Amino acid sequence: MDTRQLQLFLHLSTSLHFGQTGEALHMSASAVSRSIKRMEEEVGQRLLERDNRSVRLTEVGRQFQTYARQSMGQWQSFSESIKQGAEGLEGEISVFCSVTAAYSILSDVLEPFRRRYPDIEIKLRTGDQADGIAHLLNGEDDIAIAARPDKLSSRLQFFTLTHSPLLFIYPAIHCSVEGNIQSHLSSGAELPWQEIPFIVSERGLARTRLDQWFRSQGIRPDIYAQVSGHEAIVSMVGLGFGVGVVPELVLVNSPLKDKVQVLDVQPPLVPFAVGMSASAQRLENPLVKAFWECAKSSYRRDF
Amino acid sequence: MDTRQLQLFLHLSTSLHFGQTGEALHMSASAVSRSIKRMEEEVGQRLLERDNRSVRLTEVGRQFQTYARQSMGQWQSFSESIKQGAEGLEGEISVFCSVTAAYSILSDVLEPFRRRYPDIEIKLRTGDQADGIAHLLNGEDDIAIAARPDKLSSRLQFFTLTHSPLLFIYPAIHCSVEGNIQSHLSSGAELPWQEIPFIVSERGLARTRLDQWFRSQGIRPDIYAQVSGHEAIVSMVGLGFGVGVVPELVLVNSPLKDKVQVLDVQPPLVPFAVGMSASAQRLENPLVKAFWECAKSSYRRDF
DNA sequence: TACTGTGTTGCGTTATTTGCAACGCGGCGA
DNA sequence: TCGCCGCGTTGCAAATAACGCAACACAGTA
Repeated sequence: MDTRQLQLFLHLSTSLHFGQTGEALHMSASAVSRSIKRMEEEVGQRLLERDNRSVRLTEVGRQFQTYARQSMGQWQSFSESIKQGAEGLEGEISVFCSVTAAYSILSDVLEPFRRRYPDIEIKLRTGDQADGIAHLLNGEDDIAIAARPDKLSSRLQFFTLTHSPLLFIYPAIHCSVEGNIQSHLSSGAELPWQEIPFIVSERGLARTRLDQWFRSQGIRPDIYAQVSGHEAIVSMVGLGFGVGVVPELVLVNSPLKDKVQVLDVQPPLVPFAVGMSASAQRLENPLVKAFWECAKSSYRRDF
Repeated sequence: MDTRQLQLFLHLSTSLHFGQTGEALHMSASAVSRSIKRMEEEVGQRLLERDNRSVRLTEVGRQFQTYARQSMGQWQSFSESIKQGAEGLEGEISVFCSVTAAYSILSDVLEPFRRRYPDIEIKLRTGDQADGIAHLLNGEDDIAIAARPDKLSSRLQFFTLTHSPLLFIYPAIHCSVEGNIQSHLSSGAELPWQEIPFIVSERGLARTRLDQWFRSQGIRPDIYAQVSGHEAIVSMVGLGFGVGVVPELVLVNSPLKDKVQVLDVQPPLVPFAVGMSASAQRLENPLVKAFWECAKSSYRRDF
């Protein structure tokens, strides 16, 4: 019976929805299901009465909820109490990430971190995801949220937080690009890759992967524009300028996601492993280390 | 931070000895070491100051000890509280095991079980370990602590609790058997197996294994006596009657362990997998199921 | 009747945990 | 002073446990 499981139960006991709880805790509904099952085995009684249409707490479940709240409360107050002990860490650390990461990933990490180390200031710098690793090596930032490079510098540590497939996207609005693609799709014909204008990353892993893909498919692409930052790609594609490639993470967090659609392309590009990275040297700094560990424990990676 | 880890920490914070704590919780010292390390990572501070000669709590460790006691207390009182809820299980289950198992294994299982289900009576029946499986199939007992047979009846469930090597033992006192063996050992000569009187199990897995071993080595043993119950073998060997084979578990729990010594024999016999077994049918009984689950969670198997 | 939404389950994969053995280090007796 | 012993830690291989995916079962809905 560990804190993570209690947290999961507490969330589920409120949401009463396996899928939602799973999403909130970055795991699949099946994992939630099994987790509850394990807890029920350990308790020896059913905590939630459930069928396909509804989930509700049993009486024991309600008691368990009380226990779980107490237990989590004690854990938190213990965490609080040792905070100001010995080393009441304070200072500043610098975190670099893309705008998308700041919205989707970092927010989950930051909340527990702030609760735990309220005196550590975080300097959050956003920019093109492709620059994250370089910033670490330059020493400009302490920690970066970035995609794991194919070969990682030995001076860097990396911890995967999630995976995100690289998706081809094309405009959803009516325009020449969209018309061209749709007509080929509906007739089942091969897409005329050479005629399609591409919006691609200026540099970075997405660009490398895409170039490799073009080569392996024997395609010489018509590069319409090179931009920095995946978010910009979604914008341009949404406006009908061409076809682009972005990580799914960027797409689902984009306000423009309804303006574009995903193109099913075979073979798919190899997915991004998105995580945090820091130089081994900087990790010796207790502040950086604290952030690192906190993120590790609060953000459960998926697979 | 789960209950098992807290329990481990609480034990260690009292014993201040990794090896002892490991033994008490059925794990190796290295596992204890890593477990503490993980907790320290999660807490973010050192809990125990330790070097090769001493282990002592840090200040944070003391606070953590308080937290751990509280937390475990809450868990226990929650367990108490739901006990009398819904199904205050009561009734009787019948457990069969050898005397050795009753001392060494069952005692660890029984204590938490009694705390949790005080109204379930346990009828404990001891006898030759070799009979355990048969008792289950006869329906004489609900659960048996026994060695896992080479082929397990499909009607039975088995859960391994620990492993125990099968050891050759010979008398430690001066006697003809001991003299014979020592003289060969000191001269480095092969042992004269045919001349050595053997005390063997009347039946059961130990007997089967030993017979196979004799065959594979091309030895026709001089069987001095066939006895039932491994404990009796230790007695007879200790008195100087001959050489016997017993699981290590029996040896270390025997009050006569100083009267015998282990003979290094190659190749060794394949170890016993000691665990609990029950018929699938009986496991549907909530009482039996409760015992089964309780034992599973309270007794951490080693490897 | 087909379809959608929801929790569960079989299966293969991945991550985590463990034991063993080797190591480093400090005390103790010869 | 040297070798030995006890104790905690670490590298490595192996086993366990947890996970995601996809398929499924079931009930409400269009």
